[in-house]
Amino acid sequence: MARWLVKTEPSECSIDDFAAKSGASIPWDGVRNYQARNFLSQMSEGDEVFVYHSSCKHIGIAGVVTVTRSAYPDPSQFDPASPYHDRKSTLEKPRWQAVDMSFVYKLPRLIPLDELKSLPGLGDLALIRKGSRLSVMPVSDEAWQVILQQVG
DNA sequence: GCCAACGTTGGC
DNA sequence: GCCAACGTTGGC
Repeated sequence: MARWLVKTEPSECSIDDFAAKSGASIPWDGVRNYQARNFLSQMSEGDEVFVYHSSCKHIGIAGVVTVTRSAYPDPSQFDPASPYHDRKSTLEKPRWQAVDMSFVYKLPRLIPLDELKSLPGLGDLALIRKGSRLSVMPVSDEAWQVILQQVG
């Protein structure tokens, strides 16, 4: 079982949106960065994922979701009406992948970015590297534990 | 809203 | 294959 972190603007899809659909799966689509896509493709059913809220008032890790369906071609790439449409994608050769995820739990408190930056043992986490824009990234077992310890 | 850092595109 | 220009991300 692997562990990951995904960024999301809470106005798009927050941990509360997952909680509101607890028990149901939500597609994680619209990823349009090759490195992020490659990580999406490596996800397996049952993997655990931190949900990080970005570009908002309270920036930080808000909760945990789990992968309920591993990578499949992201339908939005074929939809001309979607902002994620990619005219270079074909059914035979899709460029982009999506996974499905469902709610596991919300953290008792949000762990702010400042606090994450102050933690030892997260050195290799792309999230806290200056200038990193990667929106899907692996989290080592050690980093996962260090982060969770912050909230007991 | 600003802007630094980044990834992608396209002309050459 | 280089690299300038452009569009986007995301913290502040």
